[in-house]
Amino acid sequence: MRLSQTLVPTLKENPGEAQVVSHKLMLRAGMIRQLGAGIYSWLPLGLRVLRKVENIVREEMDRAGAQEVLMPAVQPAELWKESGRWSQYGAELLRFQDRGERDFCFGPTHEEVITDLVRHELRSYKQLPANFYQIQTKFRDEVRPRFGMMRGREFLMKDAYSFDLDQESLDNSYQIMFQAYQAIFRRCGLTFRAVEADTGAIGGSDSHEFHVLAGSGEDEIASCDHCHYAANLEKAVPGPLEEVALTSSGAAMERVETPGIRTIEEVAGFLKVPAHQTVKSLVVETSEGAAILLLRGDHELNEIKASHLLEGEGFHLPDPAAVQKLTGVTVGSLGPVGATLPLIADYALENQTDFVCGANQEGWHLTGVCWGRDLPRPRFADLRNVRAGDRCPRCETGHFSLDRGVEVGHVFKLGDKYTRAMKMTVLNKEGREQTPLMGCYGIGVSRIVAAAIEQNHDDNGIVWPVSLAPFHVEILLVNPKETEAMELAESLYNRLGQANLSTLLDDRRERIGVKFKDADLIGAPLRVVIGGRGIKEGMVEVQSRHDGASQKVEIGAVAEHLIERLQALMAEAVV
RNA sequence: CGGGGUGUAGCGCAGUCUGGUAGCGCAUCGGUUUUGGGAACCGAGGGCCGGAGGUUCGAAUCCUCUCACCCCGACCA
Repeated sequence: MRLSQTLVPTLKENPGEAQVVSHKLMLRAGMIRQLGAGIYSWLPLGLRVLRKVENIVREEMDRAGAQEVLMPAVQPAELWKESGRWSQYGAELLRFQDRGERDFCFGPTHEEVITDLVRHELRSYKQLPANFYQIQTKFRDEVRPRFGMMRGREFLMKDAYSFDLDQESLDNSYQIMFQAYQAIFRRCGLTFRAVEADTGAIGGSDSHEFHVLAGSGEDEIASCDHCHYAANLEKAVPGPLEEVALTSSGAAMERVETPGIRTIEEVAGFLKVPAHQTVKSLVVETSEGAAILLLRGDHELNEIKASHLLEGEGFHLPDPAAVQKLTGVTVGSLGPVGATLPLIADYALENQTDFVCGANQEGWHLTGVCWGRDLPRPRFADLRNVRAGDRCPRCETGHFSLDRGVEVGHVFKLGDKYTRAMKMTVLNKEGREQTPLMGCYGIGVSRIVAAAIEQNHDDNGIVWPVSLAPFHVEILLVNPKETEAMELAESLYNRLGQANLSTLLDDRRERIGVKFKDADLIGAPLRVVIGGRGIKEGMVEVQSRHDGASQKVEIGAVAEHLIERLQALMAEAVV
């Protein structure tokens, strides 16, 4: 491709609206342009990368035995009413009507459509297992789109749906997808981690998320430094505490005056006890009522875990005024002793003794509190977020480290949620109708482009992994007016094309400095500089975007040299 | 949805407090000289100052309403 004939509007300055590296660089390299909040156009350069990702995904899905289809983006409301999600799915579902005032939505996901398709077309167990996928534009009316392609409203997604006769077969389909996903992200040159995830409202037994590690990621993931256990913070379970259980001093519970003391830090500081010897009491509420959750002072509540424990919908932490109304005490002095609401305590408090907590009276706390003596032992449960350094629950040897990640893939076992709701059955060996089990598997194709940049850039621009690079090689013509150099560039360009290397020829009438800067932004792995001094010596210069190293190569040998270098880079990437 | 911020040339911004016919840098177009890391000089074009209404002799500037975008939070198959 010739840069002089291609729209690659690079920017010198960072656009004001961009916060994260990938967004800035995608705009600056002329890959995308924003149309509205969370809505973008892909320009030629960006589209080439998007297609690269798409093709890797397609190849691996095909290899894994999935069949590609393409379903409608616009879906009738009837299907969503049938599954029950028309009312469940909130404002994130973009709804509209056609001229006949019939309700439709722009598909944020396609469980209903695929289930509808398959219930008409699959009749026999002999047709299972089956797995269908598509690469489709989705729309989710996110409450807050942000970070460019990382969290857009319109985005490109690969979604796949498997259908199996029984659990064992579903487990197998899931496993196949899990492995295909690993192959996909590996081929994209990404550093990623597969983590156990919360299944969310959709339910089901198993779920894994695939995260690309990056500081700008929106999710926090905990991974064991010893075994393979890794989980989204939402779900990560702490192993047994390593701190020695406190042995009771035998001292009696005591009421102490703590004027104006509210937070755990203030309590610990005022009473000169470590934060882990305090207990914090948090009031939570659902449609079924309120409860008090107890956590060690230095631990943090995991709201997702807590919401799973409580009956009812609409889990939330009431504001301080509401808490006072529910308990009669101000937030800072709340405590479990004599509390009227049901108590649930975190496992970390099971062996706790002599702790400090609120006295349920403004300005007073209790010290030396012990379970069984000063108040009945409450129900214990896992309520907290794990922390870096906590012991792993699986191997009980390793410890957690926490990383931020960008979720680029998610695999679920759905079970019969949709097949049952939408009455999909096939005849089994006995000739009876049986409801198949579903799995669903998503990959954020456009998000991968952003995630790859988050992981592969430097101060000057993008440093593409070979497999995703829009071009393998960029040829920089120092001066297009030099006919000898121009001819040389042309013949090299053609030669590389024949060898199936994609090449960008910067034949613009720009100064070489401009070309260097743009080449850095665009980030092709290899770069050839033709013209100026070298050409008189019969040499051109080959540079690596990755480490900036450059070397002179004889003109006659450049093509072979580049081809070899590229092959080496690709081989390296496969490892 | 709550809180905060910003809308002025293609991009990045100043001007708004204190009302008086709109400016800087980059980019664009023409010319000259340059030519290995975002060139220099000369000249030119480009704005209903997000939109509507109001106050005023006069509004980018003050008031009211509205729209869009960005950030924090809540939310998130």
